[in-house]
Amino acid sequence: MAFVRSGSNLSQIAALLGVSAATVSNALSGKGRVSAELVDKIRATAAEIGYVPSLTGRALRTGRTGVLGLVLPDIANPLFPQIAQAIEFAASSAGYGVLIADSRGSVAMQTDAISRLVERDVDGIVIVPRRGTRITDIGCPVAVIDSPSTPGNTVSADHWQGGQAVVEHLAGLGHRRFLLIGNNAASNVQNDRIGGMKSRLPQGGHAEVMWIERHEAQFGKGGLLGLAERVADGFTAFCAVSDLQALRALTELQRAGIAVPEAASVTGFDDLVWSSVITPGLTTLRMDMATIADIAIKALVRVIETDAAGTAVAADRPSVPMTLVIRQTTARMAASAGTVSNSEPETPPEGERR
Amino acid sequence: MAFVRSGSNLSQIAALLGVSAATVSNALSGKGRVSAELVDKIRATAAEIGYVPSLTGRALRTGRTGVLGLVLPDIANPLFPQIAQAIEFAASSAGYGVLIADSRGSVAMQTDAISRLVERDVDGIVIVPRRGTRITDIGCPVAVIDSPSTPGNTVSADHWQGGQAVVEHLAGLGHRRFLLIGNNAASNVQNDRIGGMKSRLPQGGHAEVMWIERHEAQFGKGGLLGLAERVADGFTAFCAVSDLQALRALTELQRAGIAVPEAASVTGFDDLVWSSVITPGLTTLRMDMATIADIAIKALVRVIETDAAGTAVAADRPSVPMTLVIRQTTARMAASAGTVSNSEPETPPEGERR
DNA sequence: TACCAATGATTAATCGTTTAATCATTGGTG
DNA sequence: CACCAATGATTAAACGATTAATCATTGGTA
Repeated sequence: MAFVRSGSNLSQIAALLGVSAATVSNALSGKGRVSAELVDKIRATAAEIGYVPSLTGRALRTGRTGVLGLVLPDIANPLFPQIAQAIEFAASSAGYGVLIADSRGSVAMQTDAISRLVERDVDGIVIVPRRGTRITDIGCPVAVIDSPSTPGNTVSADHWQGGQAVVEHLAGLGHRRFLLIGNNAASNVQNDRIGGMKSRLPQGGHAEVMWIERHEAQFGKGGLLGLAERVADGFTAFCAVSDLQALRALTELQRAGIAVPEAASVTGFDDLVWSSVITPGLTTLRMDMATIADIAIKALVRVIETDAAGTAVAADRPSVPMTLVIRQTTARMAASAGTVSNSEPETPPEGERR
Repeated sequence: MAFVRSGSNLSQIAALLGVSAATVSNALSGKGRVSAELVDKIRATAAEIGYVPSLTGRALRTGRTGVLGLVLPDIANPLFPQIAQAIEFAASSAGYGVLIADSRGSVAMQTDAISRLVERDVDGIVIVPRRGTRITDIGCPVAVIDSPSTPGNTVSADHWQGGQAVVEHLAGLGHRRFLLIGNNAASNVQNDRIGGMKSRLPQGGHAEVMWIERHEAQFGKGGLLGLAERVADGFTAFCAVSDLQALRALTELQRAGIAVPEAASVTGFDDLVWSSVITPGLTTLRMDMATIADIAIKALVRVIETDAAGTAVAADRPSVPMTLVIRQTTARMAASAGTVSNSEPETPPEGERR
């Protein structure tokens, strides 16, 4: 239980056994030529005095710090915990530490954050880019987690497929009029999700997209989204690109006295922490962050450890499917709902985008 | 914009100017005796070739890595983003990097996480301990962010005062019967919050505590908390120790057709990201994480830079007040509500605990 | 003139590890 | 017997910065 940095080093072990430090190093790393018995003795004494190699010393010599940087668009993002946890786990399993850097939303700070990491000699960087930004060459290996449709993306969830799964689920429950709720139209992730949803509209289905930032720019921040009126218009399915927006929709509907899921269904994305504890429980899509992180880290480590000069990191599997988590906010459409006057079949289902 | 580690070092600058590396080091750090003009020249060339000191080299020599560790009870905690962001900002302002370590909830992993950090030679650690655990001496300076009532706490929000503010606010609105909703009774933070609430009950006020984990152990996870029945019992104020529980309460009440805030008021804690976007907006308490992080980092850095051997880090100001954010889930009690039969004044307000 | 202090710079050791180059010993082979 | 290869270990040079100790020069003072 003694965490204390024992101050022990190679030469100490060497002195104890009357051998050279180089031999100790070789023995422990299994690299040079050391007799089996000596290796055993060295291992034993190392364990005995609680030797822990100095990563700093090693870093200076090898030029590798064993540390990866993690840059997030905005740490305040509620998805951040999932990502950070998964990355930290994958990284430390691979023997790397994780240095965080917050870019606080702004592009300038993202640049700043990256250079802070590089100055600290990280061996590589995992970056979840700010929407709309493109990662330029930064002189060290970079794995990008964004969306499959982003150029330069290393690995990410299959947001498009997730969108498809949502609409398929709802269409199967009889829904025909969908309000797709996004936040910002510049986000690759959000566009993929919405694109996927649109691509699976059922026969005679109709979808409309509402971008919250655009809405708020017009009507002010934090107000109502006017969803009750949409229900009156015949919309029965409200599909948000994130659980945050889904929650906003759900509470707004509840407050307006519209029963969920009886009168309207609501879905989100990401399975954020609260989604399972609210009433009714939110139907949402979960990404397999553990797998994504694993792929990202593996790809990054491969590039690092093969000294590949180029900074483009590619993974064998660039996208990981999302899984639908069905809870209580989605249900078969009530016989009465949705069959309002204007049930025109004028909107053809959109074609597949890929 | 060139992030590339230029490979430049002290000797390179030295060679360029025909001086010794030591002089360059002295000039840049302002430590030895170097003539003003030479300092200028050295600074100029350093800037010109884009010299960035190798933190690794420096670390090896000085024994200080310039990196702090951040240990969180469970990264998945929705409060984590706020904490991490604030700590990262404060640390990087002080010239330190932040290495994260997730303890994934378990005590064993918390120990593990700490030793991983120590092995990486962090100069100090900021730890938000798992509830119920006590941080033992770990051989490097540690700042603990927990609650003022925790022994060994360095700095934290004044949860007790936050609790007081909640109840004062609600009492001012006429509420008398409070249901205090906690999650786990072993948490210092939660106990402080609840203690503060109890300490400010108005004349004739009544408070009851409900621990969710206990409730779920009995009735199963994820079910209803039976809040509608509590409303029938005359409770009008539902005060959760976290926005997560408040959200759970709010949606459960809404779903049961109980109007918030007309028929019941709900409050949370922490001002989590969704609290401002839900309908109605959640009244909650915000902690000033920026200040808390600043104090924690300053205290930690002071210990580190004075080489104080002892690992007990004390701050000048151990607790930071929380601020009440009033939104729409709290309102003056309806004339009809709460005046049910059993309005006995039998419960005396609890005394101050400190 | 001789001595001293202040100034400005250099030397060299050090932090702990890795690793190429070297050396010594041994047994085997032509 | 001489030569070679294999084996097991050592030496010494890095990596890049910091810093105590040292040295050289200058100007001032007794």
